[in-house]
Amino acid sequence: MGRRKLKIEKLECMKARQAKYSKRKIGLLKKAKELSILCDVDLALLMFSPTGKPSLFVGQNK
Amino acid sequence: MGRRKLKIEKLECMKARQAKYSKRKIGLLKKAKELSILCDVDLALLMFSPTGKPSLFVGQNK
DNA sequence: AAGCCTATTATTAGTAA
DNA sequence: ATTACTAATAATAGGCT
Repeated sequence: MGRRKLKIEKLECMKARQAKYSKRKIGLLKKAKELSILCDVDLALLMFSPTGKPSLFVGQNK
Repeated sequence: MGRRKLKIEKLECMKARQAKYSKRKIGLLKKAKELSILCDVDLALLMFSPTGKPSLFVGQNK
């Protein structure tokens, strides 16, 4: 999706990696949350930004 | 996306939860893999199906 | 580095097998 | 539970700020 098709391979420019991460992280966290709610399942997602900052989502289903 | 907009709330029918999970799990795992490759980041995703079957993705970045 | 825009591609809701 | 179809919504690439 987007103006052009993007090849899934490591972005060589560090600035580009950081910018891409900040955009896609939002989408991934949203999708994880939606799945855990819709299907009422346990789910954990942990990731680190290119600069090492962590993001965590844990679906809280009992 | 899809024929109609779906409200993000727990699906009451167990069969529907299982069917929805089997579809969205694929998309979520794909997105997680793409992010880890594009941005060369460490990432872990663990989830359990409505019947308890686990799925795991770990981005192998050094 | 985070946020708006929008053309374009990607995901998926509903359905059937 | 998984696969295929496909109309329709959602995510996002590239650009600008």
